[in-house]
Amino acid sequence: MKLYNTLGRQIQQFQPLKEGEVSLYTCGPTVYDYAHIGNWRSFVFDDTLRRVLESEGYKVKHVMNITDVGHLTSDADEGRDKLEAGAESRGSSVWDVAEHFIEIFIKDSEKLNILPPNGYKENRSAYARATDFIDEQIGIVKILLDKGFAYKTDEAIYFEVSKLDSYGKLSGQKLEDKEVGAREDVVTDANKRHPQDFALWFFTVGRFAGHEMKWHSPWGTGFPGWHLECSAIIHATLGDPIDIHTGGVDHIGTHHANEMAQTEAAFGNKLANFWVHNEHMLVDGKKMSKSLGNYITLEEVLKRGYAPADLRLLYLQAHYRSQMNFSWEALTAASVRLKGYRAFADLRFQPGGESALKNEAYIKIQDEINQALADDISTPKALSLLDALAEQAQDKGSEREPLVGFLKFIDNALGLELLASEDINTQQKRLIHQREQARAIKDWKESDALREALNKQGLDINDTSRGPVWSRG
RNA sequence: GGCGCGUUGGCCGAGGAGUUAGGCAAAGGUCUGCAAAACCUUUUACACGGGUGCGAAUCCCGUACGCGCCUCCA
Repeated sequence: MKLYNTLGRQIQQFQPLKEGEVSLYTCGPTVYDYAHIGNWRSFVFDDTLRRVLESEGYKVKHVMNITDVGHLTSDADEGRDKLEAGAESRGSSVWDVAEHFIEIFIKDSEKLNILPPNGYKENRSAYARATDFIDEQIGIVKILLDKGFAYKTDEAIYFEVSKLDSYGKLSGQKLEDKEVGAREDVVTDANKRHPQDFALWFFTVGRFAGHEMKWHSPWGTGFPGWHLECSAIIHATLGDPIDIHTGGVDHIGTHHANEMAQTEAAFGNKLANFWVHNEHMLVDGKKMSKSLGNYITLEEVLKRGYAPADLRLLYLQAHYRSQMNFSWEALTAASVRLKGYRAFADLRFQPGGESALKNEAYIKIQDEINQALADDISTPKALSLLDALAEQAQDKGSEREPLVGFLKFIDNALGLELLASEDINTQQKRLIHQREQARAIKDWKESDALREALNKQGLDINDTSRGPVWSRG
């Protein structure tokens, strides 16, 4: 299997640290608001990566965090904790806000058929919350202070980036260059030794005096900085180094750079061997983001009558490393395409013709799809292979068992849930049978009436040389 | 200013030196008793200017435009 590694900027042969096992970590959501479909593109990609790894035979241990504290709205002095800001605007406590949006996030994940993480806990609360790892985070701060990588001011404890030679290796950008280009309107803490130094721990003083979420630490009451949770959770759950760390491209320069720095400085370990980043979803050529207000939520997609799987297919049509432009037209196209796949899947309930597709055809395509997916998760290629096969099957019919096996493979790898549909009921089967009898005696009036009745139940009938084939309208 | 990515037919999008992506939409057609279904066909698209090749959408250089990161962000 080959994957593009941001660390090194090239496609590399994937080799896990432990034979047959993969540790995978994903930066999860900050639960202060609804996730938008750009966020979901990223999480669906993580899920697809995991599914492909599993289909390659690896046992995958997947951990995803949930940021429920410490994520500031900016690094500027007026930056506030997102959770705190969200709670204030909703008039409820931060804990309630977090709980509320965690619940929504999990529900939406289920709708999109995203497998829950399995590397921390094996249940619905399998997501690793930052607030459940406060001690671990404090532990890292302690090590970093002891080793001289961190320093304390009145407001916070900072990581001193200039103490770590490898800082910034992920983005390939030199520290000096960043400094020169720093924007003027970003106010930095006067006590920081370097503008790029980032907070490990904030004290509940000054602008954070009223912070609701706070914990005791050896240095004073406060709360952790955002980047720290990932290092702590990985260390506590999967153990560093891990095989693969994923996230959006926007994290390359700061969040991931800081995670790496913390782990390397504290534990002397690499954080991850592979860094896999997905590109953004755009709207009218611009990045979908909350600050621009051009974002679309899953809720809106569903409200407009699309299924979660339509969205999932839309994501899979583009390669994860290319920006993708969202439009309702494109989503409709995906929806129609998926309908074609469903019709293909429904062939398993129907008799195949004499030239019905046999096992060999499926084995061959399955092999090719596996190759496409193993080649840096080329889902678009995999889908076009699926199209070709579906068309053949539509034309010739299919033997049942090989089709079911193939659909199971597709569902496992792509999460499209093609096996979720059920057979039509006996009454509907009877209507189809009656229509055939009417057609045999050329009673077109009766046969058209029966077809009409079936249409009303959402079934299309296609009269083929091998008999009537139904599909869902 | 620095770092990185991109520009493909009406739309979405693969591919990436010689041969076809695919999906959606539109038009025509085939099958059919009919058909909304299915299937087939549809003027061969790769920003622009150079360069290197027998040959470039594909490699190199430049230009234009767009996007992302360097501030929170999937």
